[in-house]
Amino acid sequence: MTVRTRFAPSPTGYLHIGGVRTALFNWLFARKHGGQFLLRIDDTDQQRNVDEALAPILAGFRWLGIDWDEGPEVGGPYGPYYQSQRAGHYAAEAQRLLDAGLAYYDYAKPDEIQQEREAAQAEKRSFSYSRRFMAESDADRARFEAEGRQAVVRLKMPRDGQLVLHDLVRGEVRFDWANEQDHVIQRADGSCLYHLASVVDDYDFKISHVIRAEEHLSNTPRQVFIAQGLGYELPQYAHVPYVAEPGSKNKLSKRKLDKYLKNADFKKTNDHGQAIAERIGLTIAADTFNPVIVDFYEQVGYLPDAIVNYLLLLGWSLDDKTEDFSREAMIDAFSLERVNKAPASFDPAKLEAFQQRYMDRMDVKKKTAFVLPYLQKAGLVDNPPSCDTGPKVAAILTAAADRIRTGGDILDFDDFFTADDALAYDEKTFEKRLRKPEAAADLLTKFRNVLATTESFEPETLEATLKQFVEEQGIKIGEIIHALRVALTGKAVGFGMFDTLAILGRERCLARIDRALRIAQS
RNA sequence: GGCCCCAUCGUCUAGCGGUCUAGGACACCGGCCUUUCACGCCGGUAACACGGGUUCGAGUCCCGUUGGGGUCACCA
Repeated sequence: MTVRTRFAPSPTGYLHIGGVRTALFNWLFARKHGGQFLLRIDDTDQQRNVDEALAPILAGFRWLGIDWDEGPEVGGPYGPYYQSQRAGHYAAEAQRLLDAGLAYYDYAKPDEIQQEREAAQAEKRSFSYSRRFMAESDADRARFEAEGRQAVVRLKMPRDGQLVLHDLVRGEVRFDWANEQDHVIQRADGSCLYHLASVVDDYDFKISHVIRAEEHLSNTPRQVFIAQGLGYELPQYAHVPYVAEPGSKNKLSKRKLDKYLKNADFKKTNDHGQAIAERIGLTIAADTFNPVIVDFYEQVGYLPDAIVNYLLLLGWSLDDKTEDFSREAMIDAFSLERVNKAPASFDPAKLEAFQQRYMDRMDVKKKTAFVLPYLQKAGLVDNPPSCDTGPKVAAILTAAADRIRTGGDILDFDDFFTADDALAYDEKTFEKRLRKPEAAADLLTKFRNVLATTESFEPETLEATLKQFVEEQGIKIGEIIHALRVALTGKAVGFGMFDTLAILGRERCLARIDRALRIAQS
């Protein structure tokens, strides 16, 4: 049997990090077994701009390297893969259920059902519809319709017996049929609902394994009922845990941003991203640009491999030590048996740790290309860049090393790209390192003159030069170096001083020192 | 509330009856290194929810309690 899995996004306009994790498990399982992974679009809820709402989702999957064999944009032998285009087929299948006596026309009004439901709840018993508006004959139908009622189609669920489900991650799960509801599968206007559509599609698309989040576990019985009623062969089910909020077991939701922002790690990741977005002129509303949404990471400059590797470990593990997985390795190692049962909290801090690891492995050439667009979007370098930009960025990247953890972090070193007379100083640092220490200005002036005449301007010789200067002056290195840093970069922190000097070059160093000195003394 | 699921450090997890005075990773806290920051190195705090069984022996099996979660739509 060919393994075929699917992920079924509804076009909401963004790709949720928890959804991706579930999609990843589907993708891995299919790849592992040489099968197919497909995307099916759950748009039975007629929406206006499906294409527009779908684009970011497809883009997210592409960015992450989760490719689909069949579905939107790639087609496939069992299409269309949009539920909205398959309505007629669902209606036909609903009719088959009706014909088989497994579904019925129901003329109850919504509030009449609701009353029964509330009564059951008040009596602390499980709800079971009385079926008092069930039409069992044409005469019944005519009578109800004469009352001005409209019919929906409901499932006629068994009222006794048990369903024993063999779930690939949960094992044996039992449900009493009597607890299941007579769910509506078709509206009065003929349109069909999700559960029917989903089951029909899984069958039509020859899905062998339904791997989905555990919130679907409790609606599996009704889907099994539909599938069996229609004579379908059942897929294998695997209900994987959902991704939970940082520090809690609640399901991660994009609607509770305010709450997540109270989590220090989440806030840190978010603030970092927002700052970068602002600098590159990205204007996206907070509800679609935050760490719950995949696009956030792409914009901020995370690496897809880092995210996928992190997500892999949210609910799955190979053993007690392996954390690092290339795509090939994860495809090779993945199995449903090792998927955890309990929900896993999303931890932005750990994601960042993976990001840092993957970033460290990227060579300078790739990193330069990766980082360049951020400088361009921030208006710090031209587009296309001038020919000296590449080497300069590469030099900064090398010097900054692991200080640059996401693509956007290059902007922490914006001072290398601003004009000498436009350099902004961190006021507190300027005060503390340059204005306040009595000897600072004098030392800086002296060292400026040394720099003006030193023969070589390479990091190694500059280091020797400074060390010699320190010795001659009988001072500690800290007395000059902090003042020098704020004069050259405007900042309190940065990478090695000698790299800083060398990258800036003699001319710009002198110009910046002179300017800082002027300002300090004015 | 009914039904269902789940339960090891703050977090992700290893553990499938003895090798567990419970291992790893992230985070956190010390220290070292150091021109700042970061990295790195060394060290540390920190968990089997509780109660009964079963067994020579239980984190591991069973039952219960508690706690957490999911789901009960003419949403997907």
